[in-house]
Amino acid sequence: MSDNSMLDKRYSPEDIEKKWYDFWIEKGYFRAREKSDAPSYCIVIPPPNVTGSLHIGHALDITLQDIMIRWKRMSGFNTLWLPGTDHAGIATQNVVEKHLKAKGTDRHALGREKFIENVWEWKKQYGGTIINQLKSMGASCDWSRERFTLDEGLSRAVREVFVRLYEEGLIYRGDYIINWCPRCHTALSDLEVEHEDVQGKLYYFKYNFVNEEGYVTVATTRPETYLGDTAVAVNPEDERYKYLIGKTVKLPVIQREIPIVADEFVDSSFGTGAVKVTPAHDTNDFEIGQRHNLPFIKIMTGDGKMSEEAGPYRGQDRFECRKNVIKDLDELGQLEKMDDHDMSIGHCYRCKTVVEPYLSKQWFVKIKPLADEAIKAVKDGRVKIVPSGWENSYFDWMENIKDWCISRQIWWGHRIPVWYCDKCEEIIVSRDTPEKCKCGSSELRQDEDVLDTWFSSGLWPFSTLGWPDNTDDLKTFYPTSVLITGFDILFFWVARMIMMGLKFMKDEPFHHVYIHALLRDESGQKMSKSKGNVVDPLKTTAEYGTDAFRFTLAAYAAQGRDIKFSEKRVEGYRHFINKIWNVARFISMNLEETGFVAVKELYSGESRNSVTLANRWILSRLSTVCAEINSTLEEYRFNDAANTLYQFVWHELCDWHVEMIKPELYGDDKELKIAAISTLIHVYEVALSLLHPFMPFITEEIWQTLPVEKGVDSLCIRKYPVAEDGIKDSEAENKMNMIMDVVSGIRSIRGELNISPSLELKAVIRTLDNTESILNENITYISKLARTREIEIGSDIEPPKNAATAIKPSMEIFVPLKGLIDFDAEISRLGKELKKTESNLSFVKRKLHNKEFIKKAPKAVIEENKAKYNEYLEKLNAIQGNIDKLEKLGE
RNA sequence: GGGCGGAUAGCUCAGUUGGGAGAGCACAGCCCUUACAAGGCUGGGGUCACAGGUUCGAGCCCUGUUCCGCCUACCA
Repeated sequence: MSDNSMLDKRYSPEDIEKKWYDFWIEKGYFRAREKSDAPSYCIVIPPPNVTGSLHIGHALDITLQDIMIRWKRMSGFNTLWLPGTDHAGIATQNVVEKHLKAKGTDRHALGREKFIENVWEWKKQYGGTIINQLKSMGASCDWSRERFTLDEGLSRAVREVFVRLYEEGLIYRGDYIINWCPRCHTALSDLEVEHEDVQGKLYYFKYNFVNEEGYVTVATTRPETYLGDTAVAVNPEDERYKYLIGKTVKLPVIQREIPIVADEFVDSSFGTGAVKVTPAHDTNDFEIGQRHNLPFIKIMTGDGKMSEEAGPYRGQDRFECRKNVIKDLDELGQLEKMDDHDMSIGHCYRCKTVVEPYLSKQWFVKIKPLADEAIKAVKDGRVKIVPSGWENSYFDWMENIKDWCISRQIWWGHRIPVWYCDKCEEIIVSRDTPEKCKCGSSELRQDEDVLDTWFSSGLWPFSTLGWPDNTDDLKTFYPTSVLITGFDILFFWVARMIMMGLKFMKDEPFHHVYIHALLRDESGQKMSKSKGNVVDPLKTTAEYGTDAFRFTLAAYAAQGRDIKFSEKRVEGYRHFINKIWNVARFISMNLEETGFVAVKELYSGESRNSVTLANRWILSRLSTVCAEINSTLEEYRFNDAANTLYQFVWHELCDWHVEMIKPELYGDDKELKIAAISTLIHVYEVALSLLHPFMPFITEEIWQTLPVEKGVDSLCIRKYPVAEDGIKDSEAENKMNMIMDVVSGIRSIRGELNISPSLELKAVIRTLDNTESILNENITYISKLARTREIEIGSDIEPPKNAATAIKPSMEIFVPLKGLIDFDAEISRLGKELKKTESNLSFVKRKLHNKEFIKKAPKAVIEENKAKYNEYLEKLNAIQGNIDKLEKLGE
């Protein structure tokens, strides 16, 4: 047979991927229907940052979501995968600011309006990047519904939510200590602070009493804050310090006099048991300050420099000031000592600057009432988190949640819908921009701040569907089906969506949350640009093809914590892609003049006789695989699904089935030929369909060339295969297992005794029970796969004298090797086998002799062991017999 | 401080109701057998981290220990 396939020898993804993606889009196959009789299936995409570009984490997210969406679409659901991007307030503003800096200007020079125009420009220019990259991954999103968190519609949702929460008293404004990033010049929520453990120092300062001898020693990790101290606190129960309460001490250098107060918060066992209190620069001190009516002195400005209140240190950077304070107090003899001290320091999650606890006026969401509902929803199973281990973290965080600081002192984002009247101090919170105050004044100032980015993304599952209007989309697709994301944004985003969805839709935003692992580099390190260990998905797909990359990610997606990503594995799955490709070539080479029929016809009437064992077997296996893929996907076991398909296609379909039908294809029996090729095409077509959600491009490319009755013009809308009744054929599977035993037995002898593959062997098989006829019926398979020229089969056959042997449960296989055999090699080979069998036997024997086992183990297990015992025993005897014979011959 | 996860073949990892452990890669041997050398066949390789316990039986369940990783927290 010549290489007359119309397909190239190797699969090259480049042009093919774009071709089919454009085709799907043009046909509108990814578009959801607003109304449909079909059940809905909806996923909202975790919106990537609009200025971002695709990293490997997105790639995993996208792949898993696309697998689910394509699977459900093929399974007949009205599917919606809703795409979009996030304005990503601080992140985007930082990017644009960096850009401005390079141009020698900054946002303050531009002014607010101009700056925002600049960001929109930036968005226009780069916002499409990530979207195009998602498309290149094959994402089957409904692009007609693409949204952006700063869209008009979504902005309306944001204002609606803000106003409603305010009206219910769940949003308030006040002066509190918040996390402040001196570089980004904004407040951060607790979540936006990353803690890092460092080896720091604990400094002990002596504060002298006023008007009497003596001092009290306080300890601090941030010496510069002493400039803002307005008290020293001790625990009221602390016997050592009772006498101090009510006394006054004087701060070194700046000479401020401050009282010593009693507060139960103080832990007597830590440090000296006396605490310096800096109400404007520490969360706890803030509360102590409130309880004792202490002054709040802000010694720092928003950019991390010392303020006017810092006396001689004013204008100094906070860390420079720290050094100077230590030096000065040491010189004055007020530094008693310094100890090493382990502590954790908070950094801004966007720019990594050390954050400062900072007193300022901010907006907050009173979160407890929302959190309570969100806890209930998970507890009673309305929202199911997969894997369920994450529920603990979720509850832990939710139960200890603190009010959410939602105002940010940046410009890019949803501006807070609050206006202040300069005349009468009225505060107006409104959905629309008000023109006048109640007092008649039109001099209204809108709040300068914008909302936390996560405030708008928290509304994503319903704001994107048209809320606050009661749209068809909302009715059809809310609650959505599943949310797929990494655990890094479980609190940031997932928890807040659950709270907001329950609050405003009175219904959970999604039934399932599937949390996948995070991708790390080969050595387990977090991927980061600064480490230079980032795997660029675009480079990977360019080199190996998108399908291979997607399949790798799916195969990696076991339900663990992290994934060590290795390009080698992608390479391995590219081989798999190529294997699949070559089946297509094989088919096209064999199809020529034979033609083919639908498999259903083969199974009906007389044609059934043309269905040989190999064909019945693969159809049976296929039906099992169909069932498995559907059930593993239902349970989000992507890796199991991927492995099952890999195993089936490569090792069952290619290694066994294709090899077995070759004699049928190359023979003269036309009926057999048609049956073989028809079955192969059928199985292959179904396999491609099963694989399509994982590797959409190559499967579509090949599927289009298959000459089967299709009914539809794209694989992406073909019905997803399910296990059909009546195809499962355990008789065929049992027979096939025997054939496989014979073949692998002979191959094993050949391999281990180093007999050339080109040498055709003679085999003698002594059978048990009914196996004789089964083997005889299928003798062509054996001779083809084991490369034998002559096979003798019988139940009462006399074993040849000098032969290599393989013992299987229902037969003994002999390969006479007159003139070829290396007796020692065969004896040692059998010796190994003997040893293995001996240890197996003694294990089972011990079990069966154990009275407790017989008494307590389930019957089925006992029977199983008894059967094994017999099997091992027979095998042992057979092997021993053969060894004896060979030894005799060798003498 | 609290919580969670991991420790299984040389490497990366599966192992879903407890019944003597699997894959991929790597390695070794033989083969360009007419879909595929990005391939085929064969093979070697594991006290399932350690110590106890429950059980007739433990990689799996319980307790403790060690090492790694992550999340979380207001001990100045």
